[in-house]
Amino acid sequence: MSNTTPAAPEAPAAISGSGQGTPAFSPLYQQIKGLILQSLQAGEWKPGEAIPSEMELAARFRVSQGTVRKAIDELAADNLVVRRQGKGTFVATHAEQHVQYRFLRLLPDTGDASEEGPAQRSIIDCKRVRASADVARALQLRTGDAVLQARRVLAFAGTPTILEDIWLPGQAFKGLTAQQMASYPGPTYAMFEIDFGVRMVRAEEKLRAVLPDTAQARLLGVDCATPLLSVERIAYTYNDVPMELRRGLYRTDTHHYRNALN
Amino acid sequence: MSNTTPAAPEAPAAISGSGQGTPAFSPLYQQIKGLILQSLQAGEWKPGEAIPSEMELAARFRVSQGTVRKAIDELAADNLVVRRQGKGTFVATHAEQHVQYRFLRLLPDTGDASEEGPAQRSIIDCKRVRASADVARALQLRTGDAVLQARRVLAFAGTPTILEDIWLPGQAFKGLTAQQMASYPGPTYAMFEIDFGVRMVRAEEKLRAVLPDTAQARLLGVDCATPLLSVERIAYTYNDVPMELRRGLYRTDTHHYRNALN
DNA sequence: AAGTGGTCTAGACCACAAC
DNA sequence: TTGTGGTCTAGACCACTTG
Repeated sequence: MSNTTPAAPEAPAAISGSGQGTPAFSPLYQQIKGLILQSLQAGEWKPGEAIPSEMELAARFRVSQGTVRKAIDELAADNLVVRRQGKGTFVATHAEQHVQYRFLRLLPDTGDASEEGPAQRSIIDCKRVRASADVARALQLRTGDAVLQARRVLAFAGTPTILEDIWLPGQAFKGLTAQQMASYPGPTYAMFEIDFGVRMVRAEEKLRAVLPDTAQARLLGVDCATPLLSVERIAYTYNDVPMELRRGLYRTDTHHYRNALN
Repeated sequence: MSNTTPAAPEAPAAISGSGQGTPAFSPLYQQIKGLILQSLQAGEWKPGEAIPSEMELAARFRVSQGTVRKAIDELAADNLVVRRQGKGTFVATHAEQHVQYRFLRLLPDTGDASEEGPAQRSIIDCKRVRASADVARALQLRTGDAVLQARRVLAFAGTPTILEDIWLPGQAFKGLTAQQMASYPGPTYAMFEIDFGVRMVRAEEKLRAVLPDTAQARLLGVDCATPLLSVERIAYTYNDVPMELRRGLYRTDTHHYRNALN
């Protein structure tokens, strides 16, 4: 099938951009990727479920299996789907992922994370508030819009290590309770998927070294002169829509933030 | 060409691992990737140069162009090679890269890095020393082996922002001088490539929040109560051989460390 | 016009998982 | 045995760069 002979009901295939300037050529597999992405966003297949086989998708979009394959290759590289030979291709999920915390880069200095086990969570606070200017900007809301704010402490092996403030858009997370945050077994992001249909696909972090205020120091069991790693994270769903702002303070006396540069 | 009918002089192709246990099946394109990697390590093509075309490599290794293509795709994904349509495939280099500092994640809080221009480097110190236990461990040397140690300050827009201590294996960097570190235009990693034939292909960083000692504070123009971001980086050449240990202190009052999580 | 990487196809066969 | 993803091939054509 050539890029200039599209057709097919399900496949708006081909057709370059109609804008001015560059003709905006887009390869077929990119267009297919976009169509699959739309289905993912629309919830046609839920997290953890299998998407149709490559042959089925090829038939649906009237392209060759190889073209579908390349589209799925990119979705897999973006961690939106997971391929399993002999079984199928599955929508990625924060639950049932062998890495417990996909976005958490804090590791113990000695041994590995599996030794210290899962974090103990203590919810300090969870309430509805109006968005301040900076929270609104981060979540692309208006100042004063309803947001959910939570504060919690994560402890490893009994030692409080992370203090987090979390802001969520009130609209999408209506009804979220402190009870829910505290009692859900597994990653919080998995709860967001299951209870609210919000799947975080990527995140950006800004790191700084800071000193805690007295309240923060007390919650982490350190004094006000102990430097802490400040981690501001914005997590995004599909389409680069921000759905969570998280400000964390990490103790780095027994742990460190690991980053791989490629 | 099937995986069970190898042959060809240049292509030890196929042939699964001879070890016990799993037959260690390895796809052809992985083997081709390994062969190209060997040529890169051996310096058959220097950084910035073009490698042979896909057709040439296909002929050399007696495989189809598509198989070579998949091998090069992975090398490009690893940033070992850069593809340029219509021109060829080139060995990646730290020079002539549009991102000035490939491994530096520190950005100014306002505006972008291009506005504040290149860093001003001040070499504080550069001498041969014997490796301490922890430096030796990081560089996979023996305690007491000769290493080169340098200390420098990077300033942006006149403000000292980064203090770095750098350790390099004495063997590979014989003859490196403070003058050379100070006067080379462009990234230090580019100088390593050109003057010493050492190309860094990836790095790992451990981040912590710390307080500086008096000497460190003085060099950065801050007081001893100012928390700083400690960044310990180990940079690797081909084959996961560590070739540099770098301990940096970053001021995060005007800059932040940015990280993307996917 | 020639050469390079980029896309797309169709078909064969392999490895893996489940029935 | 069947169906899934994974590999490999051969050939056609497109897009970009250079002479």
